[in-house]
Amino acid sequence: MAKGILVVTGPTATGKTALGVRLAKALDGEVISADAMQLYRGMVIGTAAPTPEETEGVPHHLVGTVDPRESYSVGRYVLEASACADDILARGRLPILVGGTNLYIEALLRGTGFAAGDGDLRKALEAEYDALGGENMLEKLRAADPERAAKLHPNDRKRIVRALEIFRLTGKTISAFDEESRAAAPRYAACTVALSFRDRAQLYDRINARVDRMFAQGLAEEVRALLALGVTEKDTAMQAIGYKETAAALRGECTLAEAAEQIKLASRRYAKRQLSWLRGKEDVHWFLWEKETNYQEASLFSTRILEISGII
RNA sequence: GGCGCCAUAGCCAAGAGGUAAGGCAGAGGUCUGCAAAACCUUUAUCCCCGGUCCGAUUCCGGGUGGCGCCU
Repeated sequence: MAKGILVVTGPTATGKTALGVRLAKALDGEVISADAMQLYRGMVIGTAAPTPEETEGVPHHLVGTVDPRESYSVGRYVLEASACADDILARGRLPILVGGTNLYIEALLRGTGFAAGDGDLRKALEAEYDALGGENMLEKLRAADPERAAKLHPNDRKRIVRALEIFRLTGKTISAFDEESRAAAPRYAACTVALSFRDRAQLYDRINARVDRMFAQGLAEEVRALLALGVTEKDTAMQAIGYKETAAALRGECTLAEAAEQIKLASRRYAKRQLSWLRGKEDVHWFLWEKETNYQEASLFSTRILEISGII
């Protein structure tokens, strides 16, 4: 009986999905997706979401469960994913968290509670930021939460606004919330395996090839269908790499070939950011693909460290 | 063969007689309710040779390479 969670993360296009399925079968587990975009319904080609064939019968949670016109949040993810994890654990199986959205993974594992947001207040603060400028807003934040203000750059509109929003809404600073949740014991015991390639060029080749495959599989049609549904540029779902660029091409702003190049570029940069998030975290166990390695080895490696961690 | 123009980082590109903007790509990083997002940091001694000058990458001459035009 499992006493914790196995996490499979790493940059895009490193085989997380396939390894997740393999591990679930080997370890009597179920997969919980940790992907901020696979969550949306109707976005399977561009997010490389697991298809029914790919899941090979392994239950996958939180894939395609959200309307793409809706906007999601980390807070909601923590709620939904922890409900899934608790249920899987209660049934005596192993929850396997698979995905590259590391913010979601960390928040879930830590059990971070998020102060509820307020759309109107946020809009007002954003307007204020645009009118007054970053320096002035940061100054305002400094008055309320000097600690947080010291860490933010004046151009970081998103975070300055959120910090101010939390303070006005709750009367408590984001630093205080931060401290509380960091002090608390993690919600789940977890063992993290991160997949990547020993050679960066190899990772980039995989990404580029995958983008070409997505177009061959009908990415343009998928995007067209979303637009027909009424999904707009403003929706979070349309911020997904592959979708925003394709939508621009469909609008005639560029050719599909140019969109494909943009998507490759954006994906490579995304992978780089994922790498930099993970790099340096001590509790991450890296499995680096090389020419000779295969899924069986990755699977054995993961199982091994899972045993060592005492989770199974 | 003649004339003209150009030669600056991986690419595009600005520029001054005193030691070279910017953009893109690349690399590194931050991350507590949009995170496949947002934000930050970072990269040259200016084609070669000679000359003028206190000092040239910037001026002059030659070479080489590219582009255009002419016979």
